[in-house]
Amino acid sequence: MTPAPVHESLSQRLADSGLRATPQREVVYSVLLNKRDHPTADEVFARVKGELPTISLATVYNCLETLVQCDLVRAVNFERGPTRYCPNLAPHAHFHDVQTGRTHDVDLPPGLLDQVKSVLPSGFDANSVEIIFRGKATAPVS
Amino acid sequence: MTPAPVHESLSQRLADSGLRATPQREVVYSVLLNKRDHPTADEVFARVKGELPTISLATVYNCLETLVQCDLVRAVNFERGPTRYCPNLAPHAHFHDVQTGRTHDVDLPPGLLDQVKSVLPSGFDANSVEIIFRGKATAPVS
DNA sequence: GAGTAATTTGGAATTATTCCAATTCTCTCT
DNA sequence: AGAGAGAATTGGAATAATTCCAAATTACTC
Repeated sequence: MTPAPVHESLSQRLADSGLRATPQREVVYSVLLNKRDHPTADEVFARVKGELPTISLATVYNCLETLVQCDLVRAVNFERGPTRYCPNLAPHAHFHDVQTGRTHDVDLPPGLLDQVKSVLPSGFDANSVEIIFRGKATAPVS
Repeated sequence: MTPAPVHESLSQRLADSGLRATPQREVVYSVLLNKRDHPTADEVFARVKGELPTISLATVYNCLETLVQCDLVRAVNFERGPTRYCPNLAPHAHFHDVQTGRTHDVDLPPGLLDQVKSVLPSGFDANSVEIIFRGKATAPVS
């Protein structure tokens, strides 16, 4: 059981893109991995300040953008409002609980995304599919 | 072949919600029906000014919000950027062409949305599903 | 035709994000 | 180790999208 070499994969990915592994990038990434509640940039900023009190909001935006570029993080947008960030790389949908405002990841059975893609008429070539549910979670979920 | 009594259904829906049919609301709605290219509030504003030169942007926002409340229009958000508005009431997905930036409606076979909903684990009760494709349209589409 | 409530309006305020120029950091080369 | 070059960070200003607000206008009821 390897202890999840977070920094390894991060610095690896960054290097692949010719970028540097900085403390700011590492902490931003670890904050996302640590609490997977789809935080906004502001929320990430607040959490990162615990470890790097002098980090700036601009840097948080820069780091998040970098992580998205490296495909380590997904930027999620539904409804007007700040962009939220999600470190879950597995194919999944989002369930937006209209009562609590919280967003939950929903794992998808393999093949579902391809199946959905197959409804596209010819002339449309999708390289990604995003699925967003809205409703309420009737049972308490993590 | 009835000539689509736009005002009828609009004032009907508004009345159902205890709201008034105003020229501003009618023109905003007709502008959406007229060119279904998912315009932003600013774009709607520009188009409406042709008919109502003194309308304000705040009113356009108000009218759009009202139409969304009455379920005559869907507000669409993917990626940071202004909200877009869609008068298509039939169940459909959106295809976002990353090259042109345009968004196309994609009709969905009946039952697909329910089928997608059926992957939700117990504890999640969705009353809407949104599907967004991203890619390029290989053939020119309206 | 007066009273009441809904709606519109313009401008100010807010929110989220991006831009920018100056500084700091890191890596490489010697 | 030190200089130089490029990358990254920083704070503050600027921008974009939207909302808020209070005053003016409009429409409906009696």
